[in-house]
Amino acid sequence: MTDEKNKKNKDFAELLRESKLKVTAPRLRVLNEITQKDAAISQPDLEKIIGKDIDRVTLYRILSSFEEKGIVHKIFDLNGTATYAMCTSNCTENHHHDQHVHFICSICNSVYCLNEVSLPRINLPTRFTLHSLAINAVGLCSSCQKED
Amino acid sequence: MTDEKNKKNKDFAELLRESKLKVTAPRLRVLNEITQKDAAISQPDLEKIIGKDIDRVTLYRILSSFEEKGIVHKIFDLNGTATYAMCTSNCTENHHHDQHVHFICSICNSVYCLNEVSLPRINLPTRFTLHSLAINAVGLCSSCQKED
DNA sequence: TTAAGTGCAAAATCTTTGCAAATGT
DNA sequence: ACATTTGCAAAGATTTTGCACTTAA
Repeated sequence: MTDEKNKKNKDFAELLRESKLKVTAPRLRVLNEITQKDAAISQPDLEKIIGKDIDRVTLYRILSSFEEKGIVHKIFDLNGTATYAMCTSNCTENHHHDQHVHFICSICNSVYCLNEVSLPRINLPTRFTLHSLAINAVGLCSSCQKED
Repeated sequence: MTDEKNKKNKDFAELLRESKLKVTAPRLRVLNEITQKDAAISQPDLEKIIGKDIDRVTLYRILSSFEEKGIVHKIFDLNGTATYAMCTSNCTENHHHDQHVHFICSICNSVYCLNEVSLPRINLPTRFTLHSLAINAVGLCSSCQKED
């Protein structure tokens, strides 16, 4: 995977411009926080970290515009809370293409995107037409294994 | 799959007794509604159907006790809304064993449990320990295919 | 009889909407 | 300049909590 392949490594201002979003401080801040950790981050956690630097409503709007533009994708953790992670570069507006397996730790609830794991083939009954697969592997992450 | 294998076909009063829950009218009503349709049903949809026969708070409590006792399991649809479907008989209190593929229609958002589809094998990086897989196949259900 | 379950009111959260002020291009 | 974006206030929706009344066993 080249640097270009993953939006994580792009220049954030450039990324916003490409998505036809204005380059604003709150947006840059959110991009910074999302890429800070290896795991996907939820809106509540972002809110905790960002504190009152950014209004809660603005955060909602930033996240949904990022999702719409294909900058981040949403993964639901085990509690059904949405978490956000950067998309890979083949996502565009309203069209997410970055199918990959997600790992969710059943203890700390962290969500990881596993781009290196290959997607399995699934045979559906003929009454269904398959468009995409959302696969969540649930188990223990490395830090939670140690503490068992 | 025998009739015994699926809680759908059990006597509801018996099912509640086995789970050490009292047999009450609201609980029987909820079980009836959940098994009415082929697809899983959300709390909001249940609420619409049941109307004011059952208090909203009671519905919340019934659903979470059912989930805890392994009577139903929760699947998140594409909007992150929890939907509920009957478990198979190998689920017990606090221990859900009915791993199976779910199908979610991207148009009508219906969630189906596909017990007949076999689970794939996934190879995770060694830093993760796999406990279970949650697989959502997304696409078109038979009714939504026709209308395309 | 009595522990469990229900319904109602109210609190606590979470999410959306409307609009005036601020900001990026 | 002008369309976007932000922040604040307020509305709306969802979920939880507390408690008195009811009901199943």
